[in-house]
Amino acid sequence: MKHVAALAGVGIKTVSRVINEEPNVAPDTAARVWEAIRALDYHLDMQAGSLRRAGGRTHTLGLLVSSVDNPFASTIHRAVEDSALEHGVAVFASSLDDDPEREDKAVAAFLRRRVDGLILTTASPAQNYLSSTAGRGMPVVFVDREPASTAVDSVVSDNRAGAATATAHLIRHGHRRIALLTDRLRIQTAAERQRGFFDALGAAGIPASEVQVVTDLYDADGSEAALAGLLASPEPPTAIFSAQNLITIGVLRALRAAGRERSVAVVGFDDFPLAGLLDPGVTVVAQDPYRIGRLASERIFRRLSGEVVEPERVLVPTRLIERGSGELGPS
Amino acid sequence: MKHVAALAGVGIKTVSRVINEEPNVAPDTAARVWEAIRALDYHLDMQAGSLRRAGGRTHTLGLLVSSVDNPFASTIHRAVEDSALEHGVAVFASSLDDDPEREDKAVAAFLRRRVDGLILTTASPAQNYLSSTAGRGMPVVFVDREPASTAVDSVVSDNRAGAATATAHLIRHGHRRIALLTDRLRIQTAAERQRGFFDALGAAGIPASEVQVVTDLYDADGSEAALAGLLASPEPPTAIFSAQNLITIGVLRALRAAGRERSVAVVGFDDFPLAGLLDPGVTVVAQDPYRIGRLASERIFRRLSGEVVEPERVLVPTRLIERGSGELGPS
DNA sequence: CTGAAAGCGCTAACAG
DNA sequence: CTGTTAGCGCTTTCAG
Repeated sequence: MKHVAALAGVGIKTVSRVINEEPNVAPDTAARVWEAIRALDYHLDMQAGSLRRAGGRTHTLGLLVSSVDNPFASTIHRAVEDSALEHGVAVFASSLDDDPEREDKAVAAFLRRRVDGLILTTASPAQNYLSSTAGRGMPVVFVDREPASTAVDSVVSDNRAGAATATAHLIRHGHRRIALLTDRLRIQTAAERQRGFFDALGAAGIPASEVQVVTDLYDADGSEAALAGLLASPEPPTAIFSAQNLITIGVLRALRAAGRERSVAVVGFDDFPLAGLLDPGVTVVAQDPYRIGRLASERIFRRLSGEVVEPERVLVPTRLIERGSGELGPS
Repeated sequence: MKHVAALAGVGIKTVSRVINEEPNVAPDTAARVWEAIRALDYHLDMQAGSLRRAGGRTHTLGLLVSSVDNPFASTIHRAVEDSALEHGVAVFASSLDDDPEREDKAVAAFLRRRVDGLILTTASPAQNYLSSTAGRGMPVVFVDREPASTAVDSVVSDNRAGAATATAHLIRHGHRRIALLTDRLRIQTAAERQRGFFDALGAAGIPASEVQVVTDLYDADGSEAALAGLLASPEPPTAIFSAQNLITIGVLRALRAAGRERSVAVVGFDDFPLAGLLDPGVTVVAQDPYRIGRLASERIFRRLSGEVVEPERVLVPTRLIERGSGELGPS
């Protein structure tokens, strides 16, 4: 910048004014400065700037998700990026693999880089870093999962209602012997979905003794093996509610292997690509990850703009998509 | 940091030494400093540090891909992140939507943030920013697509050989009336795949007049419509080589709609989730995006560590996965 | 409209 | 083993 000022024959502050498009610069002075900038191929150093800038803003956001290559997470990522771009903000992304230790480390790494805000899918039972961030006035919004603490912003799918919808749909098609296949219940979304499952059973007067629940599933292989076991039992379920993406895939594989894909009904939580191309098409309760990401970053930017708002829990509705597998009756 | 030094009763430089784990600090001094750090919930400001640090390293990397929510790109992203984590480096990601203007802007945004290196899927015919980055000594590695300029690092799939393998596979199963469905040929990967297609035809002595080529396809809808047209023609193809992900999906939809999924062979370029669950399973030439991301970031870090290496073009092999659709004979 | 001076939080270089 | 000084590139403040 010094060099640009020298070449343009102006003071360093004038260069600063020009490049930041501040007012009070004569048009021809500005032109001379732009020319020098181009001639020297100069690029502003925002890092140095944020050192002195009021509020120390770095125009940077941190996004923490289960994994950047998970479709649900990467759609959130895209939404956050789109929103950030409108504000001239760049996005750091980090994968947590549902590991609380990794979460702490990743948050610390972002704190050291002085991000302006944090959007995150927490994996921890407790968010110790909240004191550091809150103390610094850094806005934090939780997505997909809610933290233990209550006075924070969060944007999550309506897991409980969605699961109830899925289960009620199966009941409406005549099923009673329904199996729930789900993740580790310490994960908040899994617990909510289980609650929704039982909500719908209760509303229909189906006793818990008639259904089967398998928990602690987290990948397709485990889920496939679990369902294979159920199918081989004396009283196999006539319908499955699979409470997560990968679990649904395992379910489909197990049904296919047993030749039962047209005789056992399936509704999955969370949509996935090609669900409609399978035979039968897979009925799902779809989430809206783009909307979740959008709402989360809009909230961050609202806080950054100085607006004082009460912490809020935003529930994003889910949508049942009927494709065939959920409309099969009990055999 | 000043405050930490005061609280611990040491000089500011000692705090710097402790937090950066530099040698030559007495154990009990270090302990006192750590305690103060914890008490004040202090987090180092890396931005300020990089201002003075030798080489001005920010421990930050920029990743530019078509879109962060594209599965191929997000697998690369994950690989880069894993590699970066080992080096204590954070990753900025940005989506380009194959828009050259957006590419320029995104690179400029990363330059302003002084990233240590850039990994990118270029969409531009020319990379004007290369002079800025190279001049600054910033390492750049291209992935998936190669730039116009030659003296740069790149890591790409062996598109030509992969396409030839796919085509030869169809020929081996008795097909001659094969259709190529592909993207805009100005995209370098599409052009390479078309070359591979003709390589295999040439090797088998099949004249170009026997095959059909449809280009400028970029989404599933367009591809579905295009194939519907071909199937309705007097001499429909007996086999399809679909040169890209979304195009393959359109192909599958068109075949399904026409009830031809068991009579027309298909090989797709690029694997996708659930390809094995469809009926018939979809034979593909799979790429290895994780490996591409790994190799690219390892090259960045090798350059950052000061190693001087010749710019190199790394070709990552593809792999044919037979699942059924590619093994159907001509009817 | 323009510029000079101070200082953001840190690390390099050097002195003790 | 420890502390002092200077200065990274910028923005703020204030004086012309």
